[in-house]
Amino acid sequence: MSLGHPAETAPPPPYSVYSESCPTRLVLDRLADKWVTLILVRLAEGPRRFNELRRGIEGVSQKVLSQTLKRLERDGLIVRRAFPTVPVTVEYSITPLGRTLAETVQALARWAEAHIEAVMAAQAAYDAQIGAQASRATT
Amino acid sequence: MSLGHPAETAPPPPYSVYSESCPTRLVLDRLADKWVTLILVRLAEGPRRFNELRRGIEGVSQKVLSQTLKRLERDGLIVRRAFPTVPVTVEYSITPLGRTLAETVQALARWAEAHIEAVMAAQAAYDAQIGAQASRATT
DNA sequence: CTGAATCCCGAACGATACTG
DNA sequence: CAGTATCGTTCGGGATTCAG
Repeated sequence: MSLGHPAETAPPPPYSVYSESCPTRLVLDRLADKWVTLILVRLAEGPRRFNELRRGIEGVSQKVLSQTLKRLERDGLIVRRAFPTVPVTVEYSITPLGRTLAETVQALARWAEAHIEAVMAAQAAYDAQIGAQASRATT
Repeated sequence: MSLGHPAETAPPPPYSVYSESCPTRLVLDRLADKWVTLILVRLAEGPRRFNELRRGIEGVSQKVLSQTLKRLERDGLIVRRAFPTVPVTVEYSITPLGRTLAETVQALARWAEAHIEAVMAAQAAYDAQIGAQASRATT
């Protein structure tokens, strides 16, 4: 029992997002993308076609949407299915893994919508304070 | 009753992260930052000094950390306190508002640490598939 | 319709040096 | 210790064009 087959119950790897070399950093960096959150939440609602997504997410360019979808597919978070119609039809849908993440990022979007006013108020107060300091400095 | 004072019970503003012009986009964009998540979670653990944060978050440069902290302070998510010691001591701490967000982003970090292996497996499978397609194309 | 490829610019970042 | 300032560089991302 002391040596040999080390697989089975390997010690839980000490993944930490605070280690620069930790692969979890890659995941966080992936999520640190303007569009990933929006795409995941959209696809969590149901399958979408390319231009359907594009229209539903204002401001995203075709290039960036394409790139982002490809990365998400590579990460196993979404699935791409092409139908040999004319013209070709492509449908994106979320995977079970992606769905678990979508629920988390959805909370982020909800937080943003819920606390936006508090944030904007804080910004206004901060800017006013800075403005006061600036004029005091020039006086 | 038909016209006049429209204030009181204004219709709930239809904030949506999917509208390009919606201010919630700004918040999402702010969160879409490699370091914001890490900083917020760190400060949720307790107050930290500047270089303490810097050391605790591998890979962040002093410049970027400074910028990010300033933005977070402006958003009302963290508070900066300077003590007139020699040399000067600065302490950053999280606000109640920031704490509500920290709990959400903490879920993200936990997701990353929990599902990193599934993601890496998906990436490997995807890359193998692409490699197969590539060699098939050249054949 | 769904992308891939190209060009191009501004924002962001790292490194360094300097200040209080 | 806790930043700010400047510089040089990289890189993401928008607009456009081409292809299956």
